[in-house]
Amino acid sequence: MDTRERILDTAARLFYAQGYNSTGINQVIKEANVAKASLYQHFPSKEDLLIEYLTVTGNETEKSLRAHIAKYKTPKEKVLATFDFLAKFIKQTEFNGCNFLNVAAEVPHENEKVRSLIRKQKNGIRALFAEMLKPIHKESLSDELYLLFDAALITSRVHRDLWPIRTARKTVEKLV
Amino acid sequence: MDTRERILDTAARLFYAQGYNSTGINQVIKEANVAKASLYQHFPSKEDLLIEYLTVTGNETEKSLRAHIAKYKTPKEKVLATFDFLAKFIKQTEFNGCNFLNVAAEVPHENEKVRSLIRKQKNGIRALFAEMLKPIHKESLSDELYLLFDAALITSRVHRDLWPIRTARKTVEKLV
Amino acid sequence: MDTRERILDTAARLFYAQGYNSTGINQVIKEANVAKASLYQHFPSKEDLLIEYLTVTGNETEKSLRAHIAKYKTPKEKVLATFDFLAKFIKQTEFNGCNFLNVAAEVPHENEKVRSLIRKQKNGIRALFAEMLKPIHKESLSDELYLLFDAALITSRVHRDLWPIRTARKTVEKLV
Amino acid sequence: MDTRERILDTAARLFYAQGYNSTGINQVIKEANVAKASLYQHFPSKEDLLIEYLTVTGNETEKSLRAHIAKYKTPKEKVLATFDFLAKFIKQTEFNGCNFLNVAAEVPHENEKVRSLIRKQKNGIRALFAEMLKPIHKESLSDELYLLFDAALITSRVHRDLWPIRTARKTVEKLV
DNA sequence: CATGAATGAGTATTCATTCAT
DNA sequence: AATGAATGAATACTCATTCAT
Repeated sequence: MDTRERILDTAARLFYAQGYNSTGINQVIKEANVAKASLYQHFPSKEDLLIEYLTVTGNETEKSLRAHIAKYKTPKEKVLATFDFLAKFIKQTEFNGCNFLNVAAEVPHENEKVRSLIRKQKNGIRALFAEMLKPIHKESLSDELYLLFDAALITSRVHRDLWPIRTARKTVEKLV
Repeated sequence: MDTRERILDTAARLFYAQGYNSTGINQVIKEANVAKASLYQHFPSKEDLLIEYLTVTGNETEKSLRAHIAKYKTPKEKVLATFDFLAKFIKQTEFNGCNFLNVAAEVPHENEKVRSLIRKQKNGIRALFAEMLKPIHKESLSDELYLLFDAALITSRVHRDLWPIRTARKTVEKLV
Repeated sequence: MDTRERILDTAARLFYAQGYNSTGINQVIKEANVAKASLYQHFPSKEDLLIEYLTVTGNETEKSLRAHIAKYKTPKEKVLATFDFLAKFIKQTEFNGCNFLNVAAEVPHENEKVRSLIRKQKNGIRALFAEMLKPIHKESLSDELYLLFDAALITSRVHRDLWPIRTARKTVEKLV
Repeated sequence: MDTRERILDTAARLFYAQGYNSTGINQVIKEANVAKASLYQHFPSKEDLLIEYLTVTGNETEKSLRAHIAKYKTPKEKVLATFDFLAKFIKQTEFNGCNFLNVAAEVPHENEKVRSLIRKQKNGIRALFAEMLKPIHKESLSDELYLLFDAALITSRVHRDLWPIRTARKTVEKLV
């Protein structure tokens, strides 16, 4: 694995596990086994590293979510599969909530660069729901599902339990 | 206003506006106009200040929410009033999401003291919904409403807009 | 026990156990169960408390040492009894070296007030040895014994063992 | 002189002159003319700086002591030369006792890392005496001489005078 | 392209002491 | 005589970033 990739992977892991502010540059370079100046060569600032982390994981998440729902046929099945995808994600022992929402709580709200990136990713989820619901002409439900999606993510972290995902799924079944 | 109150008010304002980690003790004492050692006389550590902030604002929020819904009669009206309360809260120019969920994203997951406080507050909301729904024997809906409640809070912050609260309200109307 | 005495006893215990610099005024007042201003009423500064501690324990030590050697008749017996007294003192589980020599290592050498107090106490020991040796006209040995006395104290602390006191006693037997 | 050396030299000088606890990191960096973070790059904590100081000065002291006694032939001459070495050391205007014994009085007794380092250095002196005395089969005297060695160091500091070293030397002459 | 020593501004916390009540 | 809140200066330590090699 090359230097840049090693830095990014390490940063991604640590940012998610410990939070962005709590992860120091020194820990990243130590665990990635690179020199300090190498990191700054590839990422001019810690924020650039954050932005790249958000972009990459955002794309990866959407990609695997799309791959997962592709296995299902009807819109309702696809929608429910989205929440099963979530359940699988939450069951990981290293589950620590949504990387985007976590970062949102850590960066100052003046930071439009990062905040718009977060919005962009969330809008992708909204669009994905709309896409799924289009065949049955229920696009108007997409934002309601998106709310339940984020709710499931955030509250399962707070309560350290799976019940919120089951609750969200129950509501979804009623709605669609 | 006495010293302790001035410290707590200032800390509450800054923790909410900038986040807990991004707010230094130095800024708190400067804006509260107290000496550093005075702060530590009242709050042995920054974490104690955080805990007091969460406890106080949690109690205040629940109190004013209860006062707000008391004006309504039927369970459905009460439930919808909860989301109107939220809308009013979100409309503040200084709105910055839910203080509890923000802190949850900032403190390490080892910090059981703080995390249990957050869970406790959220369980208060769940219990409040159950209480409202009891007369019409729909307590089973309480967690679904709670999810929409937190969803409205978190996503309206991310998108810096009121639409999530309207969306959540729409779902609630369907459910109850 | 009255306030002043309670303060002094607590300070004495803590200064000896933890060192002078490592013992804060706050710990003293807390463990002595007195108000901060009460301490400053009785002892205008921490240094005054130190001086009183040294004076009192110095007097007490000399008194009990004199009481111990009074039981013995011949000069040689008395001298050896001095080292047995030391052994008993060192055997205490709370043994932490010589309170005077410990303080000597902690206060800056500009502090003549404290340093002269330490010298004064040590000169008392030298004089006591001379007194013991006078009947057999061996006063000239007094400083040699005093050196072995302090050596036994300091090295038994460093090595956390009793062998230095036995070694010192062996030398003393040869000398007298 | 490079940074690390400048830090260590300054710390050594200040630790010896003022004591370990009374010397702040800020004073060290100011007098060494380095940035705070530079110090922490080289020495992860103040205690690491202390340990390095003790190790280096311990080695240097033993080396120059060995060099000094190498000039003498008979065991008795060598032993007496040890105390002359001490006299030379004590005559320095900046004499402030034994750096090891000073530190021993300052660090809490839980600090085994530092305390074992001190014991190790002192055991080196004991071994050196045994080594000198071996040719005349008087190794059994080594601990007695070691006690007088430490006694000379400590009491000459307390009394700010050379007489203790002469007294110790006198006893040594009788013993060997 | 990679290195790691150096930096200045920051962090939370503790100190002995004072002062109004 | 006793109280305890308030203080300013100090403590050890960490941060993201720069720069000469």
